[in-house]
Amino acid sequence: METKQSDLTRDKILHAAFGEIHRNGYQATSIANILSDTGLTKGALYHYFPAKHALGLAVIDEVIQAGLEEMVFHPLREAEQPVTELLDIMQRKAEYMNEDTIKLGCPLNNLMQEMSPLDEAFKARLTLILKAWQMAIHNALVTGQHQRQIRTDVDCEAAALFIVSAWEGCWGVAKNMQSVKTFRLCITQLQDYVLSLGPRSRPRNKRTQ
Amino acid sequence: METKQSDLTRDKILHAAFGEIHRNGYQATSIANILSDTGLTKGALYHYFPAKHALGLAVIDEVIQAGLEEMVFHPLREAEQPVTELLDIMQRKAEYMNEDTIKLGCPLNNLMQEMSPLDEAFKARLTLILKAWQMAIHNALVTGQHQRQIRTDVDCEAAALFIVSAWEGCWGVAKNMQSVKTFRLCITQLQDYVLSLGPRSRPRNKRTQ
DNA sequence: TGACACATCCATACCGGTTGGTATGCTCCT
DNA sequence: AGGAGCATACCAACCGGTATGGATGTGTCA
Repeated sequence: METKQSDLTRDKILHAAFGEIHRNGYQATSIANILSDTGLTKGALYHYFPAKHALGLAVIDEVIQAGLEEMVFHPLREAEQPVTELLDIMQRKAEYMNEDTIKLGCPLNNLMQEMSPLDEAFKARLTLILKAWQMAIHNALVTGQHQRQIRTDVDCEAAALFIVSAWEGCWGVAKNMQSVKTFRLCITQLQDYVLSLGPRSRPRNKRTQ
Repeated sequence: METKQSDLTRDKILHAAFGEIHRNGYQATSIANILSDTGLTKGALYHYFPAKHALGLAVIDEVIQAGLEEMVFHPLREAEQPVTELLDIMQRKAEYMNEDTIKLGCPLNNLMQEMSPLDEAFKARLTLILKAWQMAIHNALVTGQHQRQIRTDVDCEAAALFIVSAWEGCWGVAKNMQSVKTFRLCITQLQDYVLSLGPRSRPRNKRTQ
């Protein structure tokens, strides 16, 4: 099988690094903490990763991006009614959010805010994820237009950008307030915004065209 | 006058600290850099601030909060048509934003994302500012309701929360993209959202009543 | 099947540089 | 004379990174 011992060790380091970065940010994450979390030593870490920087990039690629792919990109791509799926994704996130997850915030957003101005390699990878996200929503909205869930005069590209931005903003503000209730209230407003892109801004009547 | 030499030195340290924190974040800001920026030495810094932590809190109180007070809270409070003023504030920010300011992001948001989960004193102060901001917009929207610029069925508290969140989100995403154009596009969407709270969702006709 | 060579995996010890913070003392101004 | 304002020197703790070596597996050939 592929789950050799060596891959297991690498994964342990990778996920411990993700946890530490999620809690403290990349710069404030110390190699020593990652190692004490895993019970490993420097020999192991520097066997799999040439430097802290490479470890950070691997966390982005193999943990953050992979997670988003599974929880957002893939469902959005496969859904028959992607706009409904988009609202559902928000709903699911709002429901399953708890005190701990809200406190640490969105891993992608955390890294963006910290590292984008400081490191080009980080910024490039994070921007790629962000654009993939925007594109996923963009496609969902365009499909929604064909399905008459979204008005044809809506600028889907701009709307997708705004949805991603507001999503991250909601999470960021709720993180600071450390309040799940705030997050849910904020996401509800975002869902209302998406609904306002529908054929009638009042969700009551079904169609105009 | 009040501008004694000692106050000048303190201010120099304070603003240098703000700049370094804005660029690198609080944790990654080194005392040594602040000092080399100002040409001062540790004796000066630790004469005015007992520790790095206290310096960070002073930056929040005396630079960040004061700046927001001047650029947002005060104009919103004094405006005769606060909803129009809110749109104008967004417009002004969008217009005056440049490559450098976009790259570093919103100082308030930066500190929130980094420090809220880590330090209670930071979090408390930042939350206070955030709530003041939300309240300022809340009041603006309620006044807007009286002036028939905002529909009476709008939940002004939730809308204010969402506006603040989306505002920070726009700045955050644009910061990552390092694109002024992205910021402006995003802010335009936010302005549209505010307009959608008006009596007619289509912004074309000026007034309904 | 057994023996040897060699790469993989990881622990230990160590290093120079940087960190925030302190103790001390000089220089002014009051 | 004495305190405010600030410079200098110094410190222990911690940082990311490296060099070394031992254990374990793995492929090769007799």
